[in-house]
Amino acid sequence: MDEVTQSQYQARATVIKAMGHPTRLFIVHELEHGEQCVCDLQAKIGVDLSTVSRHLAILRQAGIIASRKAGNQVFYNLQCPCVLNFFECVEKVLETNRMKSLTDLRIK
Amino acid sequence: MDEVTQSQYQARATVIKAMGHPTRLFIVHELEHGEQCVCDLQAKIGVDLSTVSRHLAILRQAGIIASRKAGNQVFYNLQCPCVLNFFECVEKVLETNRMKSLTDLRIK
DNA sequence: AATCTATTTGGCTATTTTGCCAAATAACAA
DNA sequence: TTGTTATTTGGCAAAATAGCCAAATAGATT
Repeated sequence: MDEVTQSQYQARATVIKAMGHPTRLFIVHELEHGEQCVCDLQAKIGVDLSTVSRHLAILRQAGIIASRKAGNQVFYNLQCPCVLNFFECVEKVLETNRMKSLTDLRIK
Repeated sequence: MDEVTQSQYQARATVIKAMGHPTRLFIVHELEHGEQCVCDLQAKIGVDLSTVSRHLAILRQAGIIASRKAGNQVFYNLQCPCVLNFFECVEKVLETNRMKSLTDLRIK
């Protein structure tokens, strides 16, 4: 893989990797219907507030979400809603996995 | 986040995380037009063969690719081609990032 | 100014991931 | 059987990630 291709795939992987964590994926899903502040997200997720803030920073740096300051709180929203399309395919993969483990049992 | 939701997002994240690595993303893209054996992929990627094998195992365990043995070689192909749809959105995110860094410069 | 709330950042530890080498395994060929 | 090719696995060290607490910052309120 030449250097250009490598850095191209590195950039692409950074975007995908940002979504490759349960909490961050949950956040993306939560933002489907509009912006939410950090404290609301924290209440729904249930980990330390600083941890939520770090996850949000990763998503923001990847370009998946954007932030807006309002008073002393910060609201996050989806920068590119197309990432919601990932869910459909992921469910398809998981469904295929379930089917396969069933038939694999039958074969044995 | 309750236990059920947690494990649901854990499963989804595993699928996405499998694609969140430059080499593995490259592999997925390579398989767009049909199956390839490990040695061919290794030649294109240029890292150790054992490393390629490990990446393939991660993609297979996630249900993204499937393997077929033919003689002494193993061919891999996309189990769920819908994962190719990710690329379009990822490019959109990267393009938005490029636009944003330009306008951010202008503002400063 | 002093205080309170919301969020981010520094610093630390535990865990996971990555990639290499060497060894094991599997299938084919001599 | 012996050797050769293709692939996987064990084991290790370096690097990256995740999550917590405490401290810092920013904006509102008293």
